[in-house]
Amino acid sequence: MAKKGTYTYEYPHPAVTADSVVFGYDGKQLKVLLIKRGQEKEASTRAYVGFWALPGGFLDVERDKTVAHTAARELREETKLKLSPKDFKEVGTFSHIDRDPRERVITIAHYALVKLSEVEGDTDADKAEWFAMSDIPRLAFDHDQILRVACKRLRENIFFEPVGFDLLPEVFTLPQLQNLYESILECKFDRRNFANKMKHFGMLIEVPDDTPRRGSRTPIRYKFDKDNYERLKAGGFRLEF
Amino acid sequence: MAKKGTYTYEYPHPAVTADSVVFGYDGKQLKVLLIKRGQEKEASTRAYVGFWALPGGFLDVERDKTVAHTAARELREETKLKLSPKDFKEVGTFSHIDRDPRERVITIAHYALVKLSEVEGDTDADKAEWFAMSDIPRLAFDHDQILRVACKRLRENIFFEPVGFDLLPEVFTLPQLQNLYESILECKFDRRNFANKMKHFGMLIEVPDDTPRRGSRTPIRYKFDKDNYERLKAGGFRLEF
DNA sequence: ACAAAAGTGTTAGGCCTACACCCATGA
DNA sequence: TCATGGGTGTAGGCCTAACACTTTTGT
Repeated sequence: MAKKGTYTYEYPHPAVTADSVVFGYDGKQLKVLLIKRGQEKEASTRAYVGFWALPGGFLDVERDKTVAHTAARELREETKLKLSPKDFKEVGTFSHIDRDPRERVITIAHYALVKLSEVEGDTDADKAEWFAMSDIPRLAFDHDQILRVACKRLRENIFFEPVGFDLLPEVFTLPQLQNLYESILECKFDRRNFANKMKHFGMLIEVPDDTPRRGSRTPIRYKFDKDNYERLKAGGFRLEF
Repeated sequence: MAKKGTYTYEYPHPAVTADSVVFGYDGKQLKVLLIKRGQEKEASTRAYVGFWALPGGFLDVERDKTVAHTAARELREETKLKLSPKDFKEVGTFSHIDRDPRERVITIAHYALVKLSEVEGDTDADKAEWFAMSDIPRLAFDHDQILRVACKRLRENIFFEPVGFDLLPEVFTLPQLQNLYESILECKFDRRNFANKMKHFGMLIEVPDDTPRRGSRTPIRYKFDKDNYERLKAGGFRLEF
């Protein structure tokens, strides 16, 4: 953030923040990354001390190229997770005049998807923690509302974007993918139909099996066919479930 | 807007605006309301003088309850159109650091739908003018980009919301409705299939014919079944085309 | 009577849904 | 060998898309 000092304007200006809903998936449940408020050194940022909150922070007027850059930068500073601005999808603006007790603050909410398996341990645990969607604590500000809208947006986008491939490891099995879809959409699918549809989209590449055995038949492992996905997207496709 | 004066902060704050893409439909084409820049009394708002631009303006930090209120207020001030904040759907945030040459300004873009037939003459013609989508002049700032995204959003929302009923007069004919859908989606539909689908949704009420004759067979006139629409929406429906 | 616009119904094909059995593995 | 979890194919129904002719009215 720019140096502390005195900045004057002819008209009042609001503060602008970018808050992020970071989704992860542990193979069972959809999870969200939250941070514990209260450690801030700056008196001016003290509010809802001790509450859990979405990661996020103030737009650096002089340096952040877009609010997505703010989101990426703040997430990195608060949780050590390194995401690029283009990993953030906009959820919407939350601008109610009373939403922050300190001053007028409007926030641009975003969501991002991370492969939980690849970032375990990347976050420092006394500030940031993953919470199951079914077990979210009371949140600061209007963050519960933001979270609800972000989930809704995620559910909508699942039809247009290969959400699953951002949340699962590089290589995954069909049951894992199905389970993820069921978690996000809160419903059940028929195994065969799900497999058929997924295969017909042509976005799956079978990966020759090698090592891992588990307590049953070995599932076939797949990875995401990115090239083909780009081609399909250009043609304006639509995933239906 | 709050009184001009001196407002100071410890950190730089961006200015925040709400810009609106107001769509109308004249029975033939989709149109957008633009305003001519340059009439502003305030030196501080002078930029892109003489350009056409989307209506919009600065968030009143002390009075606008949300940015949708800003959008509604500015639209009223600039074009005399009276819309309610809930008529504005959010399109997205445009926050690039260079998008305004004067200072850092981020804008929350919205779109709104109006019945052209009901607002003709409501706007004062030397500031505001309706442009066909196929004939948009060069726009100020990044407003051309905003307009493109707003159109995209409108096209997406047409599947979830009865967009047509906000753009057409109270009472309309099926050919009018079809024409509107074709304008927005830039495609053609089969007349029979379109009529069947529309009727099966159960959102149309036939209106007994009375006066209007035109150069051919008299089309059946309909109005929008709002009650039934609310019921369908609660059940999470989906319009497919 | 002719041109222009609007109304209407049917059929074939594809897609979605529902459903049951076999296979591989680990205990 | 048994329990668990994963893989696979088919048949019926529904929805979609394609299609042509008749009606009304104004000129």
